[in-house]
Amino acid sequence: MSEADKKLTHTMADVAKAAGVSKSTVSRAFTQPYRLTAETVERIIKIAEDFGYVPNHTARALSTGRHGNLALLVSDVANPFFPPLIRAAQMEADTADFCVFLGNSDEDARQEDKLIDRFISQVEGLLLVSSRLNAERIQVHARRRPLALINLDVPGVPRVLIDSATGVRDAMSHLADLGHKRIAYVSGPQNSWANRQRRNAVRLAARKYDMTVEIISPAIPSYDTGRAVVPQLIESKVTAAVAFDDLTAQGIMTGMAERGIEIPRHFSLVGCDDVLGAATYPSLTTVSNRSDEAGRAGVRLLLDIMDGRMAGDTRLVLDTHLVVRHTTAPPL
Amino acid sequence: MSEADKKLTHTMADVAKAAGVSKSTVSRAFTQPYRLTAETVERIIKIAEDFGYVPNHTARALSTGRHGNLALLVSDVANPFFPPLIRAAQMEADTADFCVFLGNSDEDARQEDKLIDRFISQVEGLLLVSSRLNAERIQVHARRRPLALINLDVPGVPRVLIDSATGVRDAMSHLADLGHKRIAYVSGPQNSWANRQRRNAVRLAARKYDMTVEIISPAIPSYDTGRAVVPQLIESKVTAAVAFDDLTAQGIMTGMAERGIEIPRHFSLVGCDDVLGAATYPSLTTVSNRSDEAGRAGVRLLLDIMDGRMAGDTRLVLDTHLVVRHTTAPPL
DNA sequence: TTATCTTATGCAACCGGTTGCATGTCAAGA
DNA sequence: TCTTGACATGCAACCGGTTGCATAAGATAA
Repeated sequence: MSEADKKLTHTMADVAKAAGVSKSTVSRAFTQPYRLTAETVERIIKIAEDFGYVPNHTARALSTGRHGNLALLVSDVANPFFPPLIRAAQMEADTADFCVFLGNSDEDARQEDKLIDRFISQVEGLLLVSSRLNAERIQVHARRRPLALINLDVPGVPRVLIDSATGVRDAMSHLADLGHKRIAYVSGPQNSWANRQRRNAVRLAARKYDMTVEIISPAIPSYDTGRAVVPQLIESKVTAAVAFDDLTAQGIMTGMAERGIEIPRHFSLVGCDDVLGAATYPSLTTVSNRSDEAGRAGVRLLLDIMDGRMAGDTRLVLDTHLVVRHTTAPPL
Repeated sequence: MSEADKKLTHTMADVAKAAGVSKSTVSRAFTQPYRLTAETVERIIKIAEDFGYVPNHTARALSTGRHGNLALLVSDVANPFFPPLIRAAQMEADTADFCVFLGNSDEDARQEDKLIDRFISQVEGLLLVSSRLNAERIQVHARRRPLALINLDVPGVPRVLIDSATGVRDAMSHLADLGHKRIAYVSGPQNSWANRQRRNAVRLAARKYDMTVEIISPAIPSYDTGRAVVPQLIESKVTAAVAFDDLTAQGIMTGMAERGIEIPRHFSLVGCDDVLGAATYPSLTTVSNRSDEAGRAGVRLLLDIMDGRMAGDTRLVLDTHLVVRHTTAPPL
């Protein structure tokens, strides 16, 4: 073994030689151990471990056509919506012994196309999250490799969708139960599918519970936007608000605190996306987004498709629910 | 060409046959066209395009050993410290036409080893961020592939370090100026390089400014940890605390608020890493982390080493500074 | 005891490129 | 005209695994 010791990286042939068997046997020890004597397998594994031998992914991929890699493309890694999703997707892939490529499209369709081209020859499947590509491009790529989407609804392409409407309905019901009659919805981007979905859910529920709704439409959702919107909220005399996302809600909390208005005693507030955990004071009541579950489900869906265990046009909808914490209370 | 038309995917041999040349010539048409007649190259390229032929990444990697891939391993994707770093690293790699594998070690050395083994045969370099591996393991891996570290100081291994000591010193000086005499350091993971560095900076500065320091050592830094630690802080009668990270600091803010202790009037608090922006109330005074710059620098360092443009034991230190916001004030 | 079936393992081709060396051609120099 | 060298291209080995088929040994049945 003194000679083997010197090598930085060993091949199957090295292990085979040391074990006194052929390459094929070593290969089988890893891929079809049941075909070998338990004793042989054991000996080979032992030697492989001593050598620190790990089968070469590339060589394996070349002969089998299976790379054991997935590509995960997101629009912005640093947007707090994504990290839990990425984490969950990564770990789910890991349990199936897949490696994942991460791509950051930077909200740019061209960049996304470029990354897909770069990944495609070394992955068995693609998972696109909040893709900016149009349906046509998506379908082109889907024809080349198994492909799944998260947060984009393209017919014929397997996809996981997060239905925030259900959670927003819960929130409205919760506010109605507490006795609120006049509420505000602090809107997100006008062209956002999620925003339309949430706003409509608010409107519908308001009608059902006989509440009035004030729609406040700042340009971009952010912490600063939330702070800036507080005077309008006060002026409109509403007793509660549903914000497009948690960041906006957090801004509203600050704005209220700065004016000495106590949440939830004087004002009730609900966020969306649950990206802050319980990390505000008081902790924010919000609509879960389940982005981690979406990530997990996306990977599983993709793996299922790759194995042909699932139809190609599966449409998986995750509903959301209200996470009641401490920013809602009956109106004064 | 009617026969070629039928194939889904073409190989170099197909193109060679159609062009009436050998495989080698086709290969050279793509990799060293200057060695061939312009006319030959042109003919081959034309046919390749007609066929929709694209060289197989895997086969190429097998023979050249160049995959054009990097591995990025972090301890927890969802920890807000990492996403900006990941994003920056990914985009930096992208400009050099590299794909990046993302691994999540989940703060577990064994998992990290496993992921490295899985990646190693298909990457040209490894970038480990806040690795939990010991120096010995790191060196073993570094011998197998070019490897760079972020946030871990192993002699002989190229590394990018974020020197939070400079920022922590600033923080201590700031607290001393305000008149604090007894402060606490709420510790992070015991085996974390950053934690040791911060703790030592606190101790040294305390000696310099003649302050007493209470070290509080919870198991894992998190929001909940911060909340849980508040009783100890109160009991120890300190007037200010420096927390290992912003999450912990945020937890402390909540814990204090729950007990009616106002920050900064009754208690001053400094975080580390600046991952929350101004999004707490009151907004958190903290030490900047520059994690995005670290990510970018790490990738560049790794690429430089791979090209042999840089010595193997480069040690790049990024210093930090204090961002004063609104959680520090003179003691009562 | 011999014929037959199992089972464990080896042989060698193959996946699709790259590359060192060999060969053949043509033009410039002697 | 013959040599020499530059240059374009081909041959075949190689990267490190996988896998269909062959073989030999042991187990079982006749």
